[in-house]
Amino acid sequence: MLALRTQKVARSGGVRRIGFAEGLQGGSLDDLFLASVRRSVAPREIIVCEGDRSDSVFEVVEGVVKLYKLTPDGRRQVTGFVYPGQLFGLSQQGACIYTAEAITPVVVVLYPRAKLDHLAALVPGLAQRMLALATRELITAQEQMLLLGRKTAVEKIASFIVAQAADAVARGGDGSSIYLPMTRADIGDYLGLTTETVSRVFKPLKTRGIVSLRQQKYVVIHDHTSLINLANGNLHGFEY
Amino acid sequence: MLALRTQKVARSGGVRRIGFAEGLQGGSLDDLFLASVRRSVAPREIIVCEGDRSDSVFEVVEGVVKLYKLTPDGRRQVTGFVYPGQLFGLSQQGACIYTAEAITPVVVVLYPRAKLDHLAALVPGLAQRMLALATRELITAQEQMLLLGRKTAVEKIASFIVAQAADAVARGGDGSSIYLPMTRADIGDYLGLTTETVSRVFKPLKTRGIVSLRQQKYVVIHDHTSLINLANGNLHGFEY
DNA sequence: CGATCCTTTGAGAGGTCTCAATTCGCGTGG
DNA sequence: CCACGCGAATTGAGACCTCTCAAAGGATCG
Repeated sequence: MLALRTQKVARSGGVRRIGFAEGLQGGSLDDLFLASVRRSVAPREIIVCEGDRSDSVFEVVEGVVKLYKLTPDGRRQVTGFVYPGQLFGLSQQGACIYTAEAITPVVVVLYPRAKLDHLAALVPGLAQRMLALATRELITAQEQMLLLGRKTAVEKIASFIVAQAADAVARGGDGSSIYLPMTRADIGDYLGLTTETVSRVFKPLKTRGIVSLRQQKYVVIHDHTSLINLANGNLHGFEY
Repeated sequence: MLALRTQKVARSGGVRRIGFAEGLQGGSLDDLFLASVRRSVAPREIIVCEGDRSDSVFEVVEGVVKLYKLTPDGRRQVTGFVYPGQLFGLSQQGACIYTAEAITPVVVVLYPRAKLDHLAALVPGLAQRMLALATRELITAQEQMLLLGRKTAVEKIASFIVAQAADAVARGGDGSSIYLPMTRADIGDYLGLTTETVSRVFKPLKTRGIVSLRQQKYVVIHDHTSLINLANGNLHGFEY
């Protein structure tokens, strides 16, 4: 494993301007930022490993991270992709419950959990903000359970594209195309499919002009309505 | 829908002795308990419906509740079973994201969300407690994603039994048998399987003496080790 | 410009589903 | 107390979707 470049995060006075605690006030928040560590991670590098003891909550500042769990025999389930501004590692109690791996070059900030827990009791709004983040994650997870348990391959892929487009819009994009830095295998492991099935489903989507691919990593969305129909099981004659 | 019996929850002085806020202190908590409503629900009755506007967080006091989501064409994914002492409805923002339905006769307590949010800022530890609950739910959800996306039918059923037994122990049971008030269809919809497959997988488990069924609703566990092996994909020769 | 990894495409196997019928369990009413 | 009726559970046979295994075709990077 590569050596990591780490550095202390610069302290700013008064109202926080960075990170998930942005806008919160409280002198003791300074402690949190003083104790936080910035870390650069190369693609494919593992940030934390399932089962590791970890005393940190991570915030992605740059790049994309994938979270996954493994079965004892190596099957993999990607539980989420994390983009800048989002946290991961909240749902830990002692040991980390998933592996976090950088997909692109990534910058993360580590917040010591003990300090965070301590501050949650002191800083008004901090615990609520963390609760809100956990809640949003929970909603996503429940939607994903429906997808994994009850949707077909086509529905899964269409749902994935629609959701990624919506996320992109939420992050300030225009929703007409999405950037997918992850591999087909990652997408498959996120949707409960194999790499091959992901490819096989993409083909008719391209053939029918619903989407097109650019540079392997960009999906251009031509027919958003059809995607939503497919995502909802309205396949009326769609075959692949 | 049946008329509901509702009643105000009795106020107790000083330290809270009931509910998820047990042990917390704070005069304003009284407001929460004064505003909470106790409600009895018959089996099969729907407590809240996916998409409904709901301004409450629910605590199950008695009985078992199932939470599920539906696809537009009626496929169902059960996202969880809720037992006494657990909350649901935390992950809502405006509209409810799943349907909650009573499996057994159920008693729930409704807490007004607005009041809860307000108190979270005032009562030390309340937001953290809610965060802890959400976090535990999140861990469960991630484990379930691995199950739904990557496990076989046998692994799913074995995992389910093991997890239910562990939950039963956590609630004070002995773990040698579990009570399953839900139907095979509910179990199937929880595991991403059909009713028939659930039955078909149970048979060899009984044949091999790993479990036995009593009164349709109780699973007696004879060989916990084998179940754990099966849950982890160690099927060495297990066929059905 | 070679090497490697990723993606695509193909053919066949297999696990789970669908559809259908039977059996079982339990509450109801005679 | 027993027969009935209805929903749930089980069992069976065949279909289908996705996976597995395999090979060829691209893309990227040194």
